[in-house]
Amino acid sequence: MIKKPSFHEHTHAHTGGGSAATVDSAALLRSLGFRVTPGRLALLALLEAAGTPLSVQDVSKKWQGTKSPDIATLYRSLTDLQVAGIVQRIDLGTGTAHFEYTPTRPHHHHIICNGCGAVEELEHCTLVGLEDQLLITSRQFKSIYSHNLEFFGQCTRCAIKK
Amino acid sequence: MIKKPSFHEHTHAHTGGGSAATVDSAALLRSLGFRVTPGRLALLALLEAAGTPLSVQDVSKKWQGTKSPDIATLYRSLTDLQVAGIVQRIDLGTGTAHFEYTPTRPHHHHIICNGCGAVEELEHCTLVGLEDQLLITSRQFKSIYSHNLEFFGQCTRCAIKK
DNA sequence: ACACTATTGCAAATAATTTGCGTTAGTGTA
DNA sequence: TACACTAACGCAAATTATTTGCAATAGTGT
Repeated sequence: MIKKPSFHEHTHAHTGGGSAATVDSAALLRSLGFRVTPGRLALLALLEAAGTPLSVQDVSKKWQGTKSPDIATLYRSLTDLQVAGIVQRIDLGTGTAHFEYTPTRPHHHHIICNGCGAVEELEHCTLVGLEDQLLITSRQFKSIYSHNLEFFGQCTRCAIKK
Repeated sequence: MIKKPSFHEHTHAHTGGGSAATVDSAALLRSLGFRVTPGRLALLALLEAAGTPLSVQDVSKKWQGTKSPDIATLYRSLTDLQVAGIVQRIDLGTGTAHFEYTPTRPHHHHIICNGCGAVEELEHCTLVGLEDQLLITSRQFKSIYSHNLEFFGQCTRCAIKK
């Protein structure tokens, strides 16, 4: 069960438009009703800097400066942030959840290497139109909120090795 | 680590073409180098009859007639069958692996209801062209083997409840 | 400075998945 | 059909991922 913060203001702090360079994490957290803690700030900074989806383990290992927050805290934070919409949960086929920071990057997908697990980020997603189309055909569904799409293949490096 | 069977013949027993109505599971297993056991046959039959992706738990519960195989056996079988290509592993966003029988159905995707978890199967996938396109742009990848695509939304029933 | 409660750490509980190992049972061959 | 070989299975135990309870700590608004 996820404890919901009281939403004072529910306005995302997105810079709007395509030039979302940097985001004031403190303001972002506040605008979502979260308290601004060192842990949350560092978590967002780490996720943003990583640029690639991270598992809880990854986050804990990459944590710098201070001691990493407890794993339970990381799970709680990431889940809350995901519900709030500034972090996306992604399945890379590894069986463990990975999280990606979304405010500064447009919606996109990935290719994962079956050999070494390398992840490459793909350009803009072109599935929005498809969603509308699907809803016309669907018997049971009247709305689509999101989708997950990941490709699996072999990266150049692994292709050479084999 | 997955124990690989010795592949006597590595020819899939697919009926070829689009009219893959029923498949002789025994022959299919044999052609993939697996032994034909009652457990495997029942597993394939169950998966095919279900028509929807099942978790290991689901399989165990739906098992009929004889006592369900041990969970460890189910995991081993499903993983082997997945590697062999006649079962696909799917992520429905639940955090647990689901498996779907593929020989008799064309490649497709699903919509999952965020409310009740209902799964609807979508018509034919239209992403094949996109894969080729992606490979042109990709820096690190030269081949794509597969992809996962699932949509999440709200089904009519849940839309009414709320 | 103070009260209120979200957030965190720590330990313990669940759940999912994997692994080791001895036994059982398909398969090919004599 | 009997026999040897080894995949497949059951069972118990080990891992790994994720969640939950609870008391202590620390942001926030007043």
